[in-house]
Amino acid sequence: MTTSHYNPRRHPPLEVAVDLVMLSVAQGRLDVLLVRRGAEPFESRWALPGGFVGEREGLEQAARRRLAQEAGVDPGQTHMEQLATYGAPERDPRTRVVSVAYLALARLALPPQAGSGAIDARWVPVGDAESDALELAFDHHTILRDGVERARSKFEYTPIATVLCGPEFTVAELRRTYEIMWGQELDPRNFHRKVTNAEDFIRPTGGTTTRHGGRPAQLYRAGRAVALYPPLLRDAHGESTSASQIAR
Amino acid sequence: MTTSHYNPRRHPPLEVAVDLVMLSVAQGRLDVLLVRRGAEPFESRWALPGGFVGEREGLEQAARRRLAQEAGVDPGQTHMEQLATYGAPERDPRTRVVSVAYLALARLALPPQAGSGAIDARWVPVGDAESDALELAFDHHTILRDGVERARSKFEYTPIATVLCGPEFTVAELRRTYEIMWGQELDPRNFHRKVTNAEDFIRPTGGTTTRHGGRPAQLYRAGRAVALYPPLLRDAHGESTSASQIAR
DNA sequence: GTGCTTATCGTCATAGTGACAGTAAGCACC
DNA sequence: GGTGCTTACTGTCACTATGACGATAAGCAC
Repeated sequence: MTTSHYNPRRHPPLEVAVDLVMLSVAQGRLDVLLVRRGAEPFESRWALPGGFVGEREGLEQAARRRLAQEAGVDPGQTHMEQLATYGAPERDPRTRVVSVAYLALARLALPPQAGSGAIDARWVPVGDAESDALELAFDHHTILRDGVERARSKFEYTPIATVLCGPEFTVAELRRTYEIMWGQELDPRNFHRKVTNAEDFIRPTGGTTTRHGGRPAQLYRAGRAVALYPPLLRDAHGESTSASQIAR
Repeated sequence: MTTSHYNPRRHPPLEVAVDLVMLSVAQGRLDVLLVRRGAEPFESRWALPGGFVGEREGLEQAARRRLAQEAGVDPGQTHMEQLATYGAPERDPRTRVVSVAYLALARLALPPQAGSGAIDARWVPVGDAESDALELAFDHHTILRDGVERARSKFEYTPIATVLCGPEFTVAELRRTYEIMWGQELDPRNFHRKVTNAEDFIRPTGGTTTRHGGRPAQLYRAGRAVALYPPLLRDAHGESTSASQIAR
């Protein structure tokens, strides 16, 4: 931050955009919202929803605007956090674009709207989106991977999984959310114990439901904890965690 | 990412800068590198080192350039990672500046260089820098707080603490690094056990040293682990961890 | 009621932790 | 060369958390 550097006119314009890794669990799948581009570059390729930041617009505000535009989700029931910023000089073939990526988690996957300029918008299983077959535009493959890893990781240490459940949910529903996010089965009995023991993770409402058959299940609401103690850990640790992904 | 939005000329120029939260432990203190501004805005106020991103320059590259300019540290022995991006519309009084903050950890705190436009550069104890007395420029107070919290947190789950030690170090030296970073005393015996049990955190070199008096201590080198298992946890969890800070 | 489902509680061996006792091995000083 | 100082390291113990899995509870269909 030097005198010369702070003279704005001396700098070439860089564009600042936001991109959204919007995740949802539905029908037993982890889905990400993708849009199909209607123009060059990467015309007709699938991409993360995103767009440029307005002049007087905060970054998160820009991301939320996109969220409202493309995803049929309730912004009130949506968790959103900044993921990372991607600014390789050549990531956009036309001009320099620095993109601030946001991770969003929401419950309802209503049919999405193809926003302006997009010719399609769909919830796509993360497995498909991450496969090489799809070849997302720009560096969106990397952004998506980082976003998914961040979400998986946050499931361990925070109670965000509850935003992917309804306002009232059973332990089994919460467990299935974890199973879908982590792509691994969890022991129902141990999960039940950990989730009910973790400090103020979930609170019983008093009600019960039989919507999955079998013995009636207690209904719970999200508690007030912002961090899980003790945390719920994945098997993992021997796995794909690369150094750069460990951002806490 | 729509047609209209991807036409660069239709957008007002936003400036993109990088800011550096450069931390170091020296003389038993956790220090952050600050520069004193030589020009408006915030003239003569202390700020994090930073600067605008060059047209063909990657974000991390820009941050590393600043690191080399202002801090007398060996880039090879420096850990650097992206922290977060700050883009509130009014964070710079003159024009819109979106700043990508980087966290850097380095071992040697040589006397820093006041870069171009800065009239001074100093290693300042983090406690002083975080106190309201100093009133850092822009939103640098927030960035600093986020950076310090990230560093403290990464000490729990990754072996980065070793970059703040020499190439060979004793368990006690590593422990003091943790104590300084976390601002809390750790039981030497338990710390020793945990650190030597954690998978490939540190490896004995075979040598010993008596540089701190007493019984000769084993010397260690950093192992190859990228994540600590099991992790070293702070007391914390009941503490200042706000929801937004829990980014893993 | 029988048999199906799912929910929930209990048990047990094992791993990790904080607190802290005890031992090892240098050095300074006499 | 021993005494006492320092710091390094090993060990113990009670407690908590965990994975694996057995057992029981409580609905529904027939």
